[in-house]
Amino acid sequence: MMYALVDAVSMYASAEKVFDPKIRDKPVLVLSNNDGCVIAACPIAKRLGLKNFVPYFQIEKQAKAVNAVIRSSNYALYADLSSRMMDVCAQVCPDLHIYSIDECFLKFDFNDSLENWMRLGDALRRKVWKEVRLPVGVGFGPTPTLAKAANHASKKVEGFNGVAVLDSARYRRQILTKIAITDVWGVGKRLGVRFNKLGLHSALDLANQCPFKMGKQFSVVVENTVRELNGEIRLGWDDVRPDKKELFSSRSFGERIADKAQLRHALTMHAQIACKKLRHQKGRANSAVFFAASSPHDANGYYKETLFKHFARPTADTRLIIAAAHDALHTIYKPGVNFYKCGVGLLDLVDETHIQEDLFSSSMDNTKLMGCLDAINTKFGRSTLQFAAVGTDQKFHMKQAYLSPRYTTRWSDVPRIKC
DNA sequence: TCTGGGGTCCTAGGACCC
DNA sequence: TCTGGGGTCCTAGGACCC
Repeated sequence: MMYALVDAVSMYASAEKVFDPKIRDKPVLVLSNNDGCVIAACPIAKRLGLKNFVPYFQIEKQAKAVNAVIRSSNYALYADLSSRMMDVCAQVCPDLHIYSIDECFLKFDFNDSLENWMRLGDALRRKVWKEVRLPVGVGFGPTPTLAKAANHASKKVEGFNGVAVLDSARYRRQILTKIAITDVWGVGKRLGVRFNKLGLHSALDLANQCPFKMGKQFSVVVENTVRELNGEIRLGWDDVRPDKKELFSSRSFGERIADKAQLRHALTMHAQIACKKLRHQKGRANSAVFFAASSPHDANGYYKETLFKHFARPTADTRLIIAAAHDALHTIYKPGVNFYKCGVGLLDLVDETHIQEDLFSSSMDNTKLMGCLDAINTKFGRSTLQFAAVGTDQKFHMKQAYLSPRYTTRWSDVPRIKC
């Protein structure tokens, strides 16, 4: 049994380079929605000291000083390249779990030598580069957490060139010493500080702890991490990417909103998006939360209001969620507040096949209608059919000052070759 | 001049009930 | 005079990930 984790190197920044070879040897930064924070920095940019996850305006000068190329998020492009990358991985190993837009786990039901795993990883890297032009790293390990660690090592530990294998216990210990504890999957900044205080600094230090004690002192999550680092599988194949227990759609506005109707439009939009995600995982929600807030950075005080709503029966009907959102609006809207962000969360989700239907269900929750809505939007584009309540005069468009073309998903943006 | 992402899960602690 | 359990639900906030 062997797991592999394949992930794209600085996915968004690399994606920007695919159809724009002129910028391949330049530092590239990709900004979050509304051009707020840096969310991807290519390796060249990182070497120049440009950091991820900082507000762009704070490093704008620094970026300009090194002639960095700046791009707004182009999710249409990233999503399309991602699916091509996943297709290539699936050709190599059909037992695949997509973990995020730039990562997937592969599971192999056999054992092989270290050399053969290395060869396979190398072949996979070449294949993805050849067919999609995305650079990927590949890590192999007997548990998902070890595969993650191997993937990290493949890019960061001296002596590896994009592929690493953590199989035998002895070899595993050698590499885990070279991985910082905060680079272990599931260990962030805060836990890192607490571990450091206990004298734990490397991934190996963590692996050497008693799992039971760590579980008591920290959490089950930490306990599972320790066990996985020792080769004990705690994240079952179905748990690597289980169905979500909650689903959110939220976004900050390009410009502040004070108008009640605009807030209603935005909440309606998020209700639509969240419901679509919910139906995609074949789930139903028992409750929902609606919220709107001003910015914590605004001078005149932080305002946030949330409203929870329980449904009589679990639902995935956009109409019911929108109606609930409109009810909630009266509670969360406050005149005079400059709203910065709002959103909808669907909570307490259950699988649609595990629902006890009641006598009135057919009239209450029209699954067929929603299925039809999704089918049309999948076939003809995602905004083909919308609820009228999203409005026709939306004023909350995202800021996207540095957007690249949607090379692969829009006819007018298809790259042209000049002869 | 102004600008600060989006999503998910876990846990501690409060409120309430018997 | 002092003492006082156990369970459930809800929520805010912590923590992590990409």
